[in-house]
Amino acid sequence: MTTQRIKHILKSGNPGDTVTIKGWVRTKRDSKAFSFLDINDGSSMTGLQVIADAKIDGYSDAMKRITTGASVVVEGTLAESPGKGQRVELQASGLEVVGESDAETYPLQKKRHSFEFLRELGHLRSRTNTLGAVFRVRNACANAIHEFFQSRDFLWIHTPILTASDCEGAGEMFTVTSMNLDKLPKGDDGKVDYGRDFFGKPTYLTVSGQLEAEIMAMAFANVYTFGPTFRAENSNTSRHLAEFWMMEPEMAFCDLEGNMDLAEEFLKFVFKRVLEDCSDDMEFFNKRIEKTVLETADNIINNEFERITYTDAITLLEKCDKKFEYPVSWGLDMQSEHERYLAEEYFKKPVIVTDYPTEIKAFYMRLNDGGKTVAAMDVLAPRIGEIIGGSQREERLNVLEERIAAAGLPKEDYWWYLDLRRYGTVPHAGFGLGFERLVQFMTGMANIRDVIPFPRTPDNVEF
RNA sequence: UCCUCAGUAGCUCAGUGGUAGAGCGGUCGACUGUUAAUCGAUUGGUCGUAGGUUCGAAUCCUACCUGGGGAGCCA
Repeated sequence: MTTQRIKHILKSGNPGDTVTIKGWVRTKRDSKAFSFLDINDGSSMTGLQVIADAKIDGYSDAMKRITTGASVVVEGTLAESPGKGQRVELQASGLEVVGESDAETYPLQKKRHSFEFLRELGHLRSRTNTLGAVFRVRNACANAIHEFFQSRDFLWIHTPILTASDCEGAGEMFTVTSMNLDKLPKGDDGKVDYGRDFFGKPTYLTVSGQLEAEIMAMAFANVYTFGPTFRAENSNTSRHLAEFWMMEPEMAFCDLEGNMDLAEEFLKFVFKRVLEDCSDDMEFFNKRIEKTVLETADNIINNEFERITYTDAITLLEKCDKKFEYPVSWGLDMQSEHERYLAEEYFKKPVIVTDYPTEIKAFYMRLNDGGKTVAAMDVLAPRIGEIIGGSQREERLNVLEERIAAAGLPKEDYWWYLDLRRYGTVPHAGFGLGFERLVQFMTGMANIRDVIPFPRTPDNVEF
């Protein structure tokens, strides 16, 4: 007899089947002649109801030791359940308490806890309904990402976590060093001598794998990165983490149009796959967390994304009746209120805004004819705003050199990036997506700290 | 980092100058094919920390700490 996961029992177990389950007790309800146990093994939202008859061996001893949170192994026979709420239940023939859980100190109750409280219980909160559902969806989401790209012959490439280049100037970086901070080697000028550090130069945790992804795309055509990323910004919001996961596809022989097509296909695929893989969890989110979750998913899957240029979007915003807190004017970056208006109220579906003013975008984005705009794209989604940001990259050597100079960046740091334009350059494009924000978007979870198992934020590295 | 709100029992909260409360949880008991079970009893507090005002502070003032929401930065 092998152990079975509860989700399979719930789906396809038949009365009469002999099964063994291993999991944790969510609740226990005693009756005179028997007890009801709700056992969850993390494989599904719903647990399996166990009926432990008082006549089974060691019943009274086991019942004394079984409390909420205890770990148990139960063997028995499945039976049709006369009660409401489940198709089958497990009539136990054997009950083993593996680990007790002191009811007086175990902090999780059957009742709903606040997410703030659960964050203090990073080691226990995954045993709750909501966080359990979150991490199953997160897993399904990661799996769908790989499935999407692998089926299209994209190579998953592993870009470095340690880097010496502040590649995009994309925010504050964490310094990595093996030097003794109490005895830093100093040069004649009194400054820290990084020449004596591990790598011989200042080194940081990566803020993006994009530039390295471009290198790999110039060999494999289609690649994607999916890994951890770090930002040392002192950001205290429900949308920021110091350590988060980012996914970035990069495609050679691809322009902005192809980039937009891929982004749209990608989101549709991932939403669809997660709805299939985690239907119970998604229904739970829709019912208990955010009542528009399924509607949003449906909206993503079944609508063609609207495509509009930045210039047209600004004209539209200027003409509309809506009063905005921040000004709308060509040349200014759009605020999240503007983005949300476009996606939520005006178009009522995802919107891809393209061709932003050159001044407000990064140096590597391809300069459009006339030079006023670059081939950038942001995918704006209802309820969350920007979910994807990307661009066609500048593949022309002379133009890129000018852009680097205009940005005030040291050309010599980008020698290899420029080499890609010297040797077999091709039009290419890609985008980036914050993985936790995608999970947030899907589940309706309000705070990003609740969609990653162990969130790292300013002043918080517990667990 | 800035603005703003909050911190009282294990949890969620009420109490706004005069004897520290409720619901839930825990414990004990009753009842029950239960499923947020129900009913009764009971347990449980350095009112975030440190100062100050006052005859008297959970309550008013100051500073700090922690958390939430918003903004900026961004993914």
